[in-house]
Amino acid sequence: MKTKDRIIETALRLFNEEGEPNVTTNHIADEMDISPGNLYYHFRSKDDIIWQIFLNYEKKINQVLNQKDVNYTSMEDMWFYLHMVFEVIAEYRFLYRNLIQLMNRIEFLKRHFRHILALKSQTALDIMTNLSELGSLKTDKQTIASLADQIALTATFWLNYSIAIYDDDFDEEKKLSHGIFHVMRMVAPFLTDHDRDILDQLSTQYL
Amino acid sequence: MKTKDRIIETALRLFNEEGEPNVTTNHIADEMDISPGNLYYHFRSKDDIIWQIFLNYEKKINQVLNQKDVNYTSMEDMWFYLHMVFEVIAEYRFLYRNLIQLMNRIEFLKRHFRHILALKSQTALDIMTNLSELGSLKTDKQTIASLADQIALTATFWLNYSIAIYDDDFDEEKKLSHGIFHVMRMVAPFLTDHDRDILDQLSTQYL
DNA sequence: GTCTATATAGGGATAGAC
DNA sequence: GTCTATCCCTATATAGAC
Repeated sequence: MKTKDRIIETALRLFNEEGEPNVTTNHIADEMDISPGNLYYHFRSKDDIIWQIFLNYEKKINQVLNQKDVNYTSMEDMWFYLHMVFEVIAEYRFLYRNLIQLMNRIEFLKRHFRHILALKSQTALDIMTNLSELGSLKTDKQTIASLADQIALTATFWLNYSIAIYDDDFDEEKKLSHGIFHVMRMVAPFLTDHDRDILDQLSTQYL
Repeated sequence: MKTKDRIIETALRLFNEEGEPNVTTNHIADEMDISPGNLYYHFRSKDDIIWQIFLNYEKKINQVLNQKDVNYTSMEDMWFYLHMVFEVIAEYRFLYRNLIQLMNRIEFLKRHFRHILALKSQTALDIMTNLSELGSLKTDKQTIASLADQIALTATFWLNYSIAIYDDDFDEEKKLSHGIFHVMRMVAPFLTDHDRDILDQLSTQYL
């Protein structure tokens, strides 16, 4: 494994564990047993490292959001889809933890992240609309739009909310499942009895 | 006005405008045309300033959340109540913008903030339950609990979400109204026709 | 209470040898 | 590619005069 990739990997891990503002370039180098000078041979700045990590994140999340071949018609599909989204978010959670600050500091990141958020919102809307047309979702267009917004907001800040309200040693996996469960409960009231039953089953299975 | 209070006031304004991590004690002193030494005569550290500001915030938000004398029975009451909550949040928005980092850095703040979040959640639940008993809200207990959770999350992160997705010059007042509107739309599907009409009227009035 | 001057520390980043 | 050494800068915080 190349040093450059190891830096990316180590930085991501430390950022997630300690929070990006608390991790210096020296920490990263220390953790890898290389010199700070070596680190700066591979990256021109700390923000450059963050930017490279972001590009990896962007690639992964776009893969998930652009799976146009899959039609989300069942509750299982929905659950699986949400799981994929939340998983990518969790893998790059340091971005979400200091979102506003990072966006202010790195102009490119701001633009790209906004684009991703818009895409998330749109994808949620597409899925909801699809479910509505299939008869699984019983409600008007305005409520569907509102739900899609709400889902995007929740996906974006669920981890922060979890950290804010729960004890710190709260299990990461459980936080994810809770987030998905939370989103599902937002949608549940508008489902047909049949689909809601399936959802309840899935819930007991995962919680 | 005493210097100590002026420091509190100036620091709050700068924190909100520039973000707490971007505001140094020197900036605050500069802005007030006093010396850094003077500032440190009044406060033992930067975190001490933040802590004092937080105490002011805590006082205000508790006043709003503990208004036990008022019964929220009408849509107008609800709207007004949300407006008060969102207004206090906006006034101390720097706390919300770097919530996780501040909680990690200042142990007391973590404990107190968690308490406030729990109180917010509980208050939302109380109001929803009240509306349900009065017949304004037509849904089951689980959905009500879910709604209350959702409202607490939205109130906490709405401003961050707005900043993340909209242009930076987006009007602060509008952001607030949008947040309230957003929360109301979450509740709307479960209201009686009569109350939903009132809500729609309020919406057109404020947006 | 307020100032000037300064201590202290740490982080980002570079130069130059190997 | 990697290291050592170091520079530069900025931030928090203190000492001591006024």
